[in-house]
Amino acid sequence: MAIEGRSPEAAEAGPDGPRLSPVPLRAVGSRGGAPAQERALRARGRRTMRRLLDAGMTVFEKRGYQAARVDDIVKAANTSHGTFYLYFANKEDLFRALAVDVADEMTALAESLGPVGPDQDGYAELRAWLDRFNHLYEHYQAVITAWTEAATSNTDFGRMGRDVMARFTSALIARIDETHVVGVDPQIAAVALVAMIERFNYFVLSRQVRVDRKDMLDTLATITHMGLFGGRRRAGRRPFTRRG
Amino acid sequence: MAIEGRSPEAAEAGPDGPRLSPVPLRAVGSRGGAPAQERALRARGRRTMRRLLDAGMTVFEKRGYQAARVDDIVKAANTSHGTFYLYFANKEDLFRALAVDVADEMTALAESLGPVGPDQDGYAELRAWLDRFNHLYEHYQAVITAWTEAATSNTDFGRMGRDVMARFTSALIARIDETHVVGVDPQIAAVALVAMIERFNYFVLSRQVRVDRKDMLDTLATITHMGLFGGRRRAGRRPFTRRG
Amino acid sequence: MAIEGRSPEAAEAGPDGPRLSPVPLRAVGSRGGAPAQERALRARGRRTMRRLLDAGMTVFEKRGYQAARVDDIVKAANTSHGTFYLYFANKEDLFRALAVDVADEMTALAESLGPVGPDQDGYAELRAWLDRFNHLYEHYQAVITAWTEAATSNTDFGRMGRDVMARFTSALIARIDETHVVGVDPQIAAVALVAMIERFNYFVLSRQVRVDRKDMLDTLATITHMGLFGGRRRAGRRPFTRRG
Amino acid sequence: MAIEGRSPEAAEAGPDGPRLSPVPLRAVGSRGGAPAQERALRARGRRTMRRLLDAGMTVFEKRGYQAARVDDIVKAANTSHGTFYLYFANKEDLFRALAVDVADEMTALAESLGPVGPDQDGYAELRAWLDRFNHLYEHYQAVITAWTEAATSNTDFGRMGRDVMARFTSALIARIDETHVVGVDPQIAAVALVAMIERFNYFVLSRQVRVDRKDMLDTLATITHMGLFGGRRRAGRRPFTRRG
DNA sequence: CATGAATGAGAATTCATTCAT
DNA sequence: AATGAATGAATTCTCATTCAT
Repeated sequence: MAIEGRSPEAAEAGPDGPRLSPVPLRAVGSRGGAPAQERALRARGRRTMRRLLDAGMTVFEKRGYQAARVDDIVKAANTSHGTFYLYFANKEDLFRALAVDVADEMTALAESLGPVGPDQDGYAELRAWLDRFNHLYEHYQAVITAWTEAATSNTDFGRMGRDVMARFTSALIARIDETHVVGVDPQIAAVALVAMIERFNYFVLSRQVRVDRKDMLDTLATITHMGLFGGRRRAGRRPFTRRG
Repeated sequence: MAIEGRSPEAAEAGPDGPRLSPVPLRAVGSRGGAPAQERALRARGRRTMRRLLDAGMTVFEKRGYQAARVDDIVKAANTSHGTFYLYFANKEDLFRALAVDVADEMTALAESLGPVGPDQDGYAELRAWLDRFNHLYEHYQAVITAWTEAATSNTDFGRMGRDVMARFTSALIARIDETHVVGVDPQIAAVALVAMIERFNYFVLSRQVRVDRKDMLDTLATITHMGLFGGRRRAGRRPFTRRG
Repeated sequence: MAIEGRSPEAAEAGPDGPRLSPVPLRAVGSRGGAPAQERALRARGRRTMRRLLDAGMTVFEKRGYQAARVDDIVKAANTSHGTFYLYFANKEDLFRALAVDVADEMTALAESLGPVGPDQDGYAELRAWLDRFNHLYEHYQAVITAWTEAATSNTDFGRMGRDVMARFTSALIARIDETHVVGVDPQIAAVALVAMIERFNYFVLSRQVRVDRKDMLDTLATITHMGLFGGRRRAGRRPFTRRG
Repeated sequence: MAIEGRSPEAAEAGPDGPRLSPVPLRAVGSRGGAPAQERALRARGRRTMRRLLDAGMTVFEKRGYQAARVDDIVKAANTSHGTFYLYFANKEDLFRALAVDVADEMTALAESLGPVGPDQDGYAELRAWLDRFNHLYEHYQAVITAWTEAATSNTDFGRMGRDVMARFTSALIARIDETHVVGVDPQIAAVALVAMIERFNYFVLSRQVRVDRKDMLDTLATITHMGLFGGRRRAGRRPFTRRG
């Protein structure tokens, strides 16, 4: 029976409903870029910087990192070129300011995964964690995508992205009860499942695949639960919306 | 026990060894770009085009699609700008020439997955298929990565990448014995597992994660086998090389 | 013998010792820039203006006039852009404020050359004058160098620099006892020697050439004395420190 | 009498007349800038590069190094921005290309000074040398001035300028007959006289001072001859044009 | 076929100067 | 009187694409 008892609605009440541990969105960019850190910003300055950061997020999302023009960002932020360079050394600097904070939030999220047993409670914990991940991913998709774009390069970005990935893997591994292992090295399996989680979210959020959010989360939770935590398969359950 | 009986060495004999269904590498770019198709190419012309295509692959791999410059390609091909435009309308055109053929090969590969039962033979089939996929991915990484880069956009590329992905999913679904389902919608699970496969290969090939190729393939095969094809977990098996 | 009798120490007592006619350093900038002259400055205002002038001198010295940025000056003065334009119309205006006073001091110095006879007293007079010049040059090097930079242009600066130069030449000419002439037009020779004096000081102070200050002054005094004032060569004298 | 016997006209026959050792003007820029050196230039390319170098010389002369815009150079060379960067990495690179060759020519000139005795032949040698120097200076004034502008900085330019200066000094020193010394260290005196020669030429060529070319050369030659080579003063000679 | 050369639109960046508080 | 913030014109540099030989 297991899963029937869980109440997904308790963990989430729709895209914007209450969450188990609410993610403090848009706390991002608090530190600002290089030039901004040499000056003491007043209220107005901080507001402008915020506008630029938000604009950056928007533009990166729409155009991708590479294609984004400083001009686009400046226009979206309703300010001038000169002003941009008052706060950031260049596009990369703005991106870094965003990325650093996204990395922090992601790390915090990664470490928020509690103990996961093979039972229904374990499933619920995992499911809620994935739900929070999905929300974060949705908000910071632009940054995360750009990470991937840049991950190959040996710049900071690459490292940053890799670090976050590693932390997710570690979080899962730390929670594994080794007795439940499936016949695969749990460390490697954890990498596989993080890959799965990341990419599925990407596919769905970038509209490359049309799957219902809930269905995605259920599927990811089930596979991960079974794959790493000894979760049992629950035959006969077919409550899913079929995709068109 | 099951797996012990299989002979991975039969399915692969090292990076360059014989394969079950040899991938016709470098048949790629056979059609060429727009300008080239309006002319009848002689031997020398075809050789030049090939140099440009190869150079493109190299440069895209090193720099990524967006960052690649026509100049880089031209230099790598040991030819001139003028010549480039004799064969391709622009960078995108060259990329398309590469991508079309990669897509064909990928599709062929996707459809080469035979019946997969819950037994050891099914596992072997899956494992061999993943092995072939890994080889292809390795060769065409540049193109595949660029697909991802562009997948969001509504250009041809995006569509192409999405199509290939869809075919992989379909291939898996077509082989599922629906009775063995895990408590998740197999269609959605298939998407999840394709996501896992793609991204794990990406992580490994782009050196973001250090996992042995064999270990990766075993893990992917096991998880997929269990997740979609009723494969049984084989307790106690721990034959894996731990990563450093 | 002549020179042996002179007492260079009487004319100077080391880099910071007493001088025959002490140079009123830092009386410079007394008039201020255009905007400052339209207002009555209180003590605080005058202090700020001074900080800006000093900063200007420093920055011009380090960077040169052209390369100096208002931002550099403002930072060096520990004040803001807004404040800068409260006192000066622009960089040129600040420079002019400095230059006018430097020109005055230079002119005063030029005219302070007393009668120069062919004897040892004449030599001493010349030597002391050159010593004073060197001190002034050291202090106002930035301005003088910038004059040179700008001398070609037909701006005020150019004129100012040329005027100062002309005054030096006149001062020498006025002191020449025409009977002692060397076979060259004393007016032209005077130009040559002013050129020599200026450039040698420049070379030494800008570290382009490593010559001891005293040696430089002795040499310049001797050559000028001989060249224009009938000074006799004094054989056998080799009291100089050889440069490394 | 001495000098009367000399024939300045033998050494020069007006600004463009025959010279003792003709200076190969405009052999400059032969090596080109960084980007040009990576490519094999054809005739057309070399012509364009030459146009750019000549334009650079012109513009630097008119505006000075700092104030010169790449745009000015491009316009003067009748070509495009893009083309400029095909041959030079930037303004500095073009300048360096000019400067390197000017330095070479200057060095060659410096070393072309033959033995200088205290007699009239020695004077003639010196006079001819100064004449050649003046011609070179006239042609390359822009570069030389910019050297001075940049000499303070620790860039290549500075070093280059200093080197050339040092070579001139060495050339003079090498020719000094030490017995004829004037009571000053000949090494230091040589520096003084090089300073004089350089700056006088500068004053005259930049029109800061109106002195006839011939008069300048006679004066410089006389002072140098006397100062370093035991040349005798020749009383009563007053053949000079007075300046207005 | 091949290629070196040329082009110019577009993107990034700097910096003097003005503005609002 | 002081200052942080904003501005935008001017400048440098890049790079896809076309041209002439």
